[in-house]
Amino acid sequence: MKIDKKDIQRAEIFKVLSDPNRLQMIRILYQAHRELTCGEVGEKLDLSKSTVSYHFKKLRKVGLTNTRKEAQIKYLSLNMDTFEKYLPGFLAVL
Amino acid sequence: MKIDKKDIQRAEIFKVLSDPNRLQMIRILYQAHRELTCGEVGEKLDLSKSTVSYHFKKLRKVGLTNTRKEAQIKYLSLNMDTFEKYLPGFLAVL
DNA sequence: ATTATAGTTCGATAGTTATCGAACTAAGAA
DNA sequence: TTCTTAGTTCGATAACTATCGAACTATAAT
Repeated sequence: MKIDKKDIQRAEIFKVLSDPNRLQMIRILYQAHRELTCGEVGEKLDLSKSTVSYHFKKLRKVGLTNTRKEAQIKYLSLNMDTFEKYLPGFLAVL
Repeated sequence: MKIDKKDIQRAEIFKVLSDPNRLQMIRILYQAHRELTCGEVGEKLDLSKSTVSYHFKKLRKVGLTNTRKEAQIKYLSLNMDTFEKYLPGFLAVL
């Protein structure tokens, strides 16, 4: 049996979720009930800003987050559609 | 903020799910509606038996599967409790 | 006792990941 | 123009991953 293309995409999402820091970022965004800047999230996690940027890029790349840029500030939020499609019910138990 | 212990466990599960072959194994087990042997699953995936054994060990280790051994044959099945706890609704959209 | 079947473990390898600080870019403030 | 703020990109590094074949263990069959 050949590997399903859909499974590759799914696996990509799981790979992004397979890091404790990224999971925490997601929880922070989920509980904030508003957009947050990279800096705000990074501050809470005790990671260098380059590392935070690295993680945010990964989240963005698989469509788990949305980005809105205003001047030099970047606002992050969860992309609910992706969670609903691939992981319905997940955020509720996070 | 320190990393949550629960997130580490969660991340472990996602790491195991972040491989297309393992996702396919899960789907095969889910759709079979019965226990399957390592050989049966391995056959469908065109992987060496050592590789299949490696993957099954990982699935077992994080509690995603159950194992029942009868003579030299090992029967695999999904551990629904784990899916329900960490990924409710996931199997339904798989 | 030999052979066959089902699965595990080992060693090697090639590829990927998370992390940091340093250097960079972009935009606004003084 | 110079300075500050927010974030990105670039090495470098240490750790981990998936894969295979070969050698192994355990059980059953001849």
